[in-house]
Amino acid sequence: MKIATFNINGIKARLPALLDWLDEARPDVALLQEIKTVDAGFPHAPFDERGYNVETHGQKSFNGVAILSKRPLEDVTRGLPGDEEDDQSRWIEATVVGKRALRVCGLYLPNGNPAPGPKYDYKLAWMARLRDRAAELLAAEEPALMAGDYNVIPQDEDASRPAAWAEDALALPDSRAAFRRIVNLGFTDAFRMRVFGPGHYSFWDYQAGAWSRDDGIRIDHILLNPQAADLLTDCRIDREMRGREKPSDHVPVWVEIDA
DNA sequence: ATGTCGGCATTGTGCCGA
Repeated sequence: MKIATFNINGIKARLPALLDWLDEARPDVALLQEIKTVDAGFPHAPFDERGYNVETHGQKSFNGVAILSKRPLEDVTRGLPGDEEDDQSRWIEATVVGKRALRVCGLYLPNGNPAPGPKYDYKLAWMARLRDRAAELLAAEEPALMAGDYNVIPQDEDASRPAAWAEDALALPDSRAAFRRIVNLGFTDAFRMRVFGPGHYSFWDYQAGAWSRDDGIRIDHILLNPQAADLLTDCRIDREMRGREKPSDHVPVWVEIDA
């Protein structure tokens, strides 16, 4: 089963590029971030035609996450637990019924800039809630993954120019520590199970010719609990998507899971 | 070199968020 994460930066602007990618990459499940629309504004027909079930958790203008799945989705829940006051749409999860059940969580972690400040406080608080949910997914001892735009550069090797990000909310020590605390519960960064070393990115800014200079960062991650990690057979980044017409600033990252 | 997008409120363009 092929499961991908893709921050599309607006479903309306990205529909042609997204459909082309779906037709070529043919993921069984696609976890989308930054759909930037309310649920009613998310198109269904083009996905129905391709055999995808659609579940969304949108909001007006900003954020918003969705799951596309060729297999049935069960027990869909929306919103990261732990704060009734949080009205930002950044989390959706569902159980995908395949050879065996797999719990998939799609997330759009807060950017956190400028740091320090209230946005950075919100990022760290959100990550603490994410850790709590991650601990529950471990305790369940069933295959589960959390995939999305984490807005965290885990290590210097995950940035083309690490010094340029040193003071940024994506790379500050507290951000990295919060990410590590989640991984250290017992999760596996799927990409780093397959590929080592620098030069592998999932985001290139629209500004300053970042793509043409390959000035990228790796911030889109797929974390696997042990039961899912045992089933991992592949993980890759669809880098070439960044060079297409009207691209997102992120590219898809995907895993192949024997489930 | 504060350099580009997407969405929104709004009809020409500036703001926000990234």
